[in-house]
Formats: sequence, structure tokens, C-alpha cells
Amino acid sequence: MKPVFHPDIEDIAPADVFAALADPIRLGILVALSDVNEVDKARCSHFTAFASPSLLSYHFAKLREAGITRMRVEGTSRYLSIRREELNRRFPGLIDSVIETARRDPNLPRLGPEWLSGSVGA
Amino acid sequence: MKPVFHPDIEDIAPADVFAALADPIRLGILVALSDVNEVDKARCSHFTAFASPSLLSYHFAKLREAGITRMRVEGTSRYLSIRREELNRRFPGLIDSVIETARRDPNLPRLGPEWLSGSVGA
DNA sequence: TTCGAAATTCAATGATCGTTGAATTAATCC
DNA sequence: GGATTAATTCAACGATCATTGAATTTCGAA
Repeated sequence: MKPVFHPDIEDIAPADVFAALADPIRLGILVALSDVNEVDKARCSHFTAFASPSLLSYHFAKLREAGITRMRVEGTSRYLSIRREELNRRFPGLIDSVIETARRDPNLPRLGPEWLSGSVGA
Repeated sequence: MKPVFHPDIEDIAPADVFAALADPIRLGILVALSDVNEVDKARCSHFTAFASPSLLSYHFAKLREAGITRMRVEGTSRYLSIRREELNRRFPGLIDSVIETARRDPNLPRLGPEWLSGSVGA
């Protein structure tokens, strides 16, 4: 109901982005989000394997307040996505090399294979 | 005299790198270092405009312990440089887009024009 | 061998961080 | 209406952070 606050991308400094990326759980979320580019496939509760609900809320807020993710409210659910176009306009090329770097880290939390196969919302 | 400790680049996780980048002073140092690729032009004391000596030491250590910079000891001086080759091997493309992103931030501390013109060690 | 410069170390501070668990809000379904 | 589900908020905790200033180490030069 209450629409979530999203900062103007112009108000984000590089150091803010890097601070938001300085956590394995958040990097795991970012990588998982980059795997579902069909918009609005990723609901918050899909990440329960990563951490407790309250801790997930905390990390979601960090990513959102750093301008990295967008959150769309629909009923009791929230759908997450990466703010790709805006990020690429403000920090050209950065988010892609960040994702590529994180994707290669074997120690990040990951979602199961049903995630990549796209059979989540099915 | 005592050679400074540098972590093996393989022991660095992406989140460690991003944590080290999550500070304007350290980003300013990184950008300045990327401007002098003639090796060993950058001495610690060149950055006194950024912060007090003791705070600089703290930030230099953060960058070094995250595998981003190398420190060569010579007499009472220390020379800093970016570990470009190793970083590019471990995180291909990352450091360049980070530097490019930081370089565009008008709010980072900067060195004077004599820095870019290469007339520092002259 | 003393002096001075370069840089680090140490102790202390207030702020923020990641995490926990319990309480709360909000929308849906019977 | 009441129960359920999705997610957030809040208070608390110990850990780490950025910063300060004073003391210390290390080397080169006079």
C-alpha cells in the first residue's frame, strides 16, 4: 500500500554503492536478481534461505537505499529488481562488472536450480 | 625495513574489495594512484591534503589489506601503487570500472594539477 | 651521534554495522 | 469478523568503522 521510498539515482555517490555491496548476503541477492530479468519474478520471500525475514528486510533496505534495487508493492508481496538502466546511466558499466565479479564468488549464498530454470513463478 | 604484509589476491573476496571502496578518502587515493602509472611516483606524504598522517595510515592499510594497493618501503618513505595485473586476473574488468566511476565523482578529494602533469617527483 | 622527517601505532571517542527475536502492520482468504 | 501469510519495525547486542591526538618507530642527514 504505502509506496516504498526510492532515492533519486543522482543523489547516490559511488561510495554509497560500494558500501551496499560490501556484504555477502547482499551480493547473493544481487546475483540472484540478475538471473531473473523477466521483471517481477523475484519476491522477497524467495530469499528465505539466505537469512531470517527480519534480516532480509534489513538487507533489502540497504540495497534499495543505495539506489541499486527497486521494490514494487503488490498486495502483501514485494517484488525486487535491479535498477539497471538508471545505474548504467549514472555509473556506466559498473553494475555489470560488479555482478560478473560477484557471480564468480563461490562463497556467496545462492538460490536453488529451480531459480535459474525459471520455474519459480510457474 | 620490515616488509609490509600483502595478502594473496586469491584470499580476497569481492565483498572485501567493496568494503575497502566504501569511503571517499580511499576512493580519492585510488583515483590519484590511477593517474600515476609510472611506478613508484606516489609517496604516502603526497596525500596529506586528504587527511591527517595517522588517518592516512589507517586508510592506506585498508586498501592494502583488501588487496587493492601495494606498498614498497624505501628508507623512511613508502611508495603506493595499484595491484592492477593481479586484480584484473582475479576480478576481470572490475578495478577499471571502479576507477572510472570514482573519477567522475566531483566530491572526492583530489590532488592538485601538478599531480596530473607529472611534475611531482621532478 | 644527535636531529628531523616519514610514517605507523595506540588508546579513546562516537557512529554505524550485521544479527537476533519479539512485536507490529497490512493484505488476503475462509 | 478471525486466521493466515508477507514483510517490516523495534530494541537490543557486540563488532567494526572513521576520526583524533599523542607517543613511537625508523631511517637519513648534519
